[in-house]
Amino acid sequence: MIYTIEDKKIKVLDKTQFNPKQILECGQVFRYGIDEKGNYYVYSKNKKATIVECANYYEIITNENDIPYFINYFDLDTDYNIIKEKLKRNPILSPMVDYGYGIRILNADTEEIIYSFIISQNNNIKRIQKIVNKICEIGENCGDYYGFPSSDVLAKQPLKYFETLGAGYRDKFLKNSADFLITQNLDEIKKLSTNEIYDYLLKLSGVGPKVASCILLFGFGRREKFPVDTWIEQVYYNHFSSEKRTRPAIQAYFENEFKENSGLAQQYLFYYERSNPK
DNA sequence: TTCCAGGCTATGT
DNA sequence: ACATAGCATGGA
Repeated sequence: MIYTIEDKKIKVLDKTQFNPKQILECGQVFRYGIDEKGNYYVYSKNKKATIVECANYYEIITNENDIPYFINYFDLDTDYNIIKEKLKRNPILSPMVDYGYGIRILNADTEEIIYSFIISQNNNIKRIQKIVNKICEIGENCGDYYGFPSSDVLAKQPLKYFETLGAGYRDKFLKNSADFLITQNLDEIKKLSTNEIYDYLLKLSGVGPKVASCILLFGFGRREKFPVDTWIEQVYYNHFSSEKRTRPAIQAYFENEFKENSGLAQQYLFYYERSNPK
């Protein structure tokens, strides 16, 4: 166990496998920041957590009722040091694991992940964050912040609304996907196999192989997926191989190499390459 | 000005 | 099944 609950707060005891900067800045979620005291905070759906660094541990501060949610959100019942040792058998990945030692895969809200990654295609992270935060203006008022709106709320909006987000041509993808998702029961979809969910997600407007892989990894907890974007393509050619491959072939190459931990491996590569661009 | 960003859709072969 | 032009927006 790497955490305890004391004083109605989660206390993360192992700093070698939990680092808020690395967790939040490796591109798996988009609604986070640093407050006036220098602490990282993150929103998920209608919930908020603030992470305070102490000498030998981190405190996760949230509503008492949301403690179980954030234990699952930060995947605190998984010992990442065991997985890291396994991944470090790959000599190229090994130093990148050391670089992003505190990364964890978050169990984020499925719908929020779907819309966020539809926005992400052919886009940059700064602008994705801006658009995702703007969507929350029609979400639930949670006091000093707003939640991410449900598909029900989004589907009620006309296309005109989506055009005001600054999402460019993706506005229609968001509208079409919202209209589709209100007819669906995602809890049933979550019971399907990874390949079945993959085929299902490809039916969504604006969702292709890369976005579907991100949704599976971050929104459905399918850690065997390895999304390939421009950054991963760069890491592949800069560090792993000069053999020319298509993106689906690069994905297959890495998923075969890292198996059930492909998603975490992908995050180490992504974080490393974005921090050390050529 | 041109290029690029967590790529996908539509339209060819 | 595979290849590629076009795509909204904004920052470098």
